[in-house]
Amino acid sequence: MELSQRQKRILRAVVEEYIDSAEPVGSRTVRERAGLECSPATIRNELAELDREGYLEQPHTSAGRIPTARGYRLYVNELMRERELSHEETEAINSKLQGRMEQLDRLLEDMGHMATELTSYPALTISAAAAVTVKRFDLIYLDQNSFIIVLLLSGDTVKNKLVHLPFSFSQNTLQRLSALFNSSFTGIDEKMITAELINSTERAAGDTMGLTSVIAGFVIETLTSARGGANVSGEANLLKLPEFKDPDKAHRLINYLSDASNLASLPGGADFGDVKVLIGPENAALELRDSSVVLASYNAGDNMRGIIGVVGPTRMDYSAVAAKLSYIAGGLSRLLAGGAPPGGFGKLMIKGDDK
Amino acid sequence: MELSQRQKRILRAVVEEYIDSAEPVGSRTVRERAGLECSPATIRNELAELDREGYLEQPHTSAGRIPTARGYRLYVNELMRERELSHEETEAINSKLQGRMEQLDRLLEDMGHMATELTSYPALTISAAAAVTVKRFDLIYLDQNSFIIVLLLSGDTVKNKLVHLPFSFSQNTLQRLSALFNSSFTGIDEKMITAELINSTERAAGDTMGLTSVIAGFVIETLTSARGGANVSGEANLLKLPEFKDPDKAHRLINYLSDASNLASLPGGADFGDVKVLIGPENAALELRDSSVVLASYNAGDNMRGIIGVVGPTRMDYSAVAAKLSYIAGGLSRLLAGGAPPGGFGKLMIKGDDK
DNA sequence: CGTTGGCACTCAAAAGGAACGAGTGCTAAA
DNA sequence: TTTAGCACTCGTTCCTTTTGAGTGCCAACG
Repeated sequence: MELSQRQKRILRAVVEEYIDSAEPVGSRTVRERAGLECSPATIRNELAELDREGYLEQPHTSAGRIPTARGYRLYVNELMRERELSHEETEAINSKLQGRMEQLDRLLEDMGHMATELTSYPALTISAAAAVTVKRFDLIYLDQNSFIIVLLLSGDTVKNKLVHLPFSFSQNTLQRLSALFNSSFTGIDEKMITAELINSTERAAGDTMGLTSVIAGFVIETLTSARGGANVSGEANLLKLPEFKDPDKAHRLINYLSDASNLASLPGGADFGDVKVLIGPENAALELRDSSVVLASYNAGDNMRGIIGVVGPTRMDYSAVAAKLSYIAGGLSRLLAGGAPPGGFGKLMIKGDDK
Repeated sequence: MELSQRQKRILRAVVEEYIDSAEPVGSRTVRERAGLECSPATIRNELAELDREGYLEQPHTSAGRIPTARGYRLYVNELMRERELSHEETEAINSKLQGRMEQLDRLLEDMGHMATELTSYPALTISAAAAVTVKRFDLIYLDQNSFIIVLLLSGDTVKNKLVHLPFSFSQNTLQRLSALFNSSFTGIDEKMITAELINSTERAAGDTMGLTSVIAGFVIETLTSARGGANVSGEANLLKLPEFKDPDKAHRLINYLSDASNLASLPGGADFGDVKVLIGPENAALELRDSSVVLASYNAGDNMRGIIGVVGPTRMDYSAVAAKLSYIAGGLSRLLAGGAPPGGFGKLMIKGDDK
């Protein structure tokens, strides 16, 4: 059944009032908030109807109404007004993005903090690449027992490792290995590094000391771990919310969030624009069932796709949060896609990374 | 006034009982816990005495006694029994330390988690080097617009950065710069990199494009940021404790901890062995005034010195916590001092780092 | 003199209960 | 369809009472 215009206004009023106050809202309050001319009694009838339809519920008989997940969903899909960011907010975000030349994970951590600060909810960032490959391979000879491995990966991140060995080798050997790796280990993803490939490289290099497998091991480890990472910040903000006045409840959610591996399974896709909203029971994870998650995805170029989002109570100012995340994600996309950030770089264009 | 033997036994009983139960402890309980033969009335007299001397206090008339900071201090200094680690505990720590070839900050993060897991209190790690220098300098030419800077630092960590420039340069220029930096920027600490040094290098390289200052900027940034870092984990564990059932109190402390810069000011030194205990008001920071902090310091070779510690309520099992931290710090020292970890490495001795 | 049993006292926490009031549903009239 | 009126519900607040763990003190005892 389609809701009447008035019912929608009432639903909106209930949701918005509840977002502000965290208290069940009654007929009188709705009347004022929605600016309706009719009497509280009329509103009560409508509220009863919305209750019957599953958009609202009462914590107990004779309390005001609070929105159900279904109510929030309708609100988010149809009733929510687009929230404009204030000048201060866009400025804050821009200035953080400007002149950035940090490595990717630092940048994301910083953006997470930004999101926490703007929304006052815990923020999470996830970055993931479909497949990572090595673009360029170098071995730096230090002395007869040590060398540095330097990998340039697709996505233009650089990884390295210092290796000390208990036996010695010549600079020549290293150069030969470096060339071999450069030709056979570049451009392929980690699944294509097989035992045969390693063996044949070892034979070709005439390596009898196991150098090849040390290096190959690092390459595999790097490709595997470079594929994604999650990061959470601002968990303590939950404690300010009335819905988490029970320390146990807060503890469970914070614990869940602090295990980054949980977050990897957050769904992609988007509800509108590049933002996705998951309301209470719509979440797959039990621990999130009475919280909401708002996610925005950004584009990091070269197969890389990331998510930045916040977690909060179902009573959340969805429009404001969505607008802020969307703006941040947009900024990130522009910055990472290789172009200049909003304000433009100065004379130099540096896209650095030292991980 | 010196306490009698019996008073000490009673004080110990009160402290240990309170550590377990978090409830004020009464005369009857003390009698059992301390295994004393006398009657509760006698104990009450002694308790009153300890109260007068400032070792114990009552939350209100006619409740049991709880230890004051002074009481805990006496306990820690004189009464505490050395706690032996169980086989499982040492095993857990050893296996985490064994075969480690990660970069330093990962290793510390991991040890923080270990400490949290073993003590169930939030853990913090701080690493600091008196001075960091560059040991070796390399530029890897990629194409006419890009190159990678690779720095090997004292302490054997490697840092790198990928640089794209909007103008082109030759492989030759890079080689010349690489040699120049290798001779004039190695072995000096960041304060010695002056504008004159940069200018003279620029002239010597015949660099008119500003390459030198980009590279020098990275060196300075790296040396500055490599000097120290703090890390906190497991904050959520506080929420399980009865003393933090007030979300506000928990929030304040967690917030304090999450700002890493606060931690830098934690005092060094040690009470006994390599462990330092700060009880309640002994802490400088207001936010820590009714919590306790236990710190163990480890040696990371090459001017590097670090701290690993936990934060918890004043009612904390100091002996167990101190033993665990001390063991972890010992393991870290041995691992980082360049030797093999407790279990020994396998065939290879790899001390890696890819930061 | 240190120790002990006894006893009156204290006080936080738990349990009970009355009054309140915000908000409802329902009915009957406009 | 809307509205005023009214009885009813039920969580919240505030007050009182009860309970019980624990104390301090005293008088008696070895």
